[in-house]
Amino acid sequence: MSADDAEARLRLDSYLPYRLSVASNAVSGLIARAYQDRFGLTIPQWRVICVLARDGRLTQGQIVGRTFMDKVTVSRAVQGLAARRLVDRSEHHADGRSHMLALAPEGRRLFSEIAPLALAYETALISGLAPEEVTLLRRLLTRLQSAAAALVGEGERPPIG
Amino acid sequence: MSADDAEARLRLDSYLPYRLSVASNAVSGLIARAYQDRFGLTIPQWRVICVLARDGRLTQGQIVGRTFMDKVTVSRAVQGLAARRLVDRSEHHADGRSHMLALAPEGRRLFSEIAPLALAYETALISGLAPEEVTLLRRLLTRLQSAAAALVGEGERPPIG
DNA sequence: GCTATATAGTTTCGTCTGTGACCAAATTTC
DNA sequence: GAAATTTGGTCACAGACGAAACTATATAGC
Repeated sequence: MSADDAEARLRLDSYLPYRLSVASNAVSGLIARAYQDRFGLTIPQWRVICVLARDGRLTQGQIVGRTFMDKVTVSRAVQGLAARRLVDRSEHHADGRSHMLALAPEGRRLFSEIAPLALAYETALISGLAPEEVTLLRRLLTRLQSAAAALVGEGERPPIG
Repeated sequence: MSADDAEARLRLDSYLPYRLSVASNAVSGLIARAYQDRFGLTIPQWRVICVLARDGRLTQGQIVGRTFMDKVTVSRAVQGLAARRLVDRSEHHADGRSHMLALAPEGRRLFSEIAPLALAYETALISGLAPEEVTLLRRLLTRLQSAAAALVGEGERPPIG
C-alpha cells in the first residue's frame, strides 16, 4: 500500500482503535461517575471488590493476575478499601511480604448493593443488541486484546532479530 | 432480579464495560507507545493531525465537534503541535477569539509517514477477523457509545422530574 | 550459612486528564 | 448602545496513572 492510499483511507471516524477508545471512554465515564457519586468507589476499587466477592481470599498479586490491572493501581485501590474497612488485610501465613485480602462485612454489603446496579447498566447498554451480537462482541474484544498484546511483544524485540 | 441473582451473575471477566475497557486500554497503549516513541506525538495530537489532514482548515471547536475530545485536550494538543510547527494557527477572519488551524508542510509530511503505519496497526489488530465481523464490531461500538451518552443524560436529570 | 537473585508491595516522580475558574470577544436583550 | 449572556479558548488545580526506584521478605546457588 502506498502512502497516498493510506492517507486517503485513514478516516478517524472509522479507525477502529479510535472508535474503541471513544466507546470505552463513554461507557467507563458513565459507570465511573455512578460508582463515585453514589458509593465513593473508584473503578479499580469496585473491580477489587468484585474479584474478592467472587473468589474469596486473595493476595494483591492474585488480583493483578485476574484483572489486567497494574499492581500500583491495585495497591492504591486496596489501601482505600482497607481504610474504609471494606476489606480486611490479614497476615499471609507463609509469606511475610504479602497479605490475605477478603471482603469485610460492610464490603460484602456494598457489593450486594452495587451488583444489581452494575448489571442494570450493562443491560441498558446492550439493550437493542441481539444476544448473539453481544456474544460476538465479547469474542471480538478478546481477539483485539490479545492481538494488541502480541504486537506489544513484537515491538519490544530488538530491530534486528 | 434479586440482589442474590445479581451477585451470582456478576462476573468481572464477562462484564461488558470491563471487557471494553481492558481491550481499549490494550489497543490504546500499543498505539500510544508507537506514536510517542517514533514521532513524539501524543494520541490527541495525532488525532488533531488526522482531522486536519482530512478536513483542512478548522477551528479548535470544530475539531472538538468531530472527535469527542475535550476542548482542553484539543487546546493542549494544538499548543504542542504549533510549537513544533506542525500546524499553522492564523487569525480567524470573523471571530477574534478563534484561530484557523491547518497542517503545516512538516505536519503533512508527518501525517504521510504515520498514516500507513496506523493502518498497518489496524490491519494487524483485525487480522483473523472476518470483514463482516469488523463491520459489525464498528456498529456495536457505535451503539454502546450512544447508549452510554443517553444514560449519562438520564443520570443528570433531577431525581424528581 | 551466606551471598545473589527474585518477588510482593509501596513510594516517588513526572505526565496526562478533566473540572471549574477565568479572560476576551461576540451576540443578545432591553 | 449599554448591560447581560454566550462562546472560544486558556489557565490552575487536583486526581489518576504508570515507570522506575525502593523496602522487605523469600528462594536459589554454592
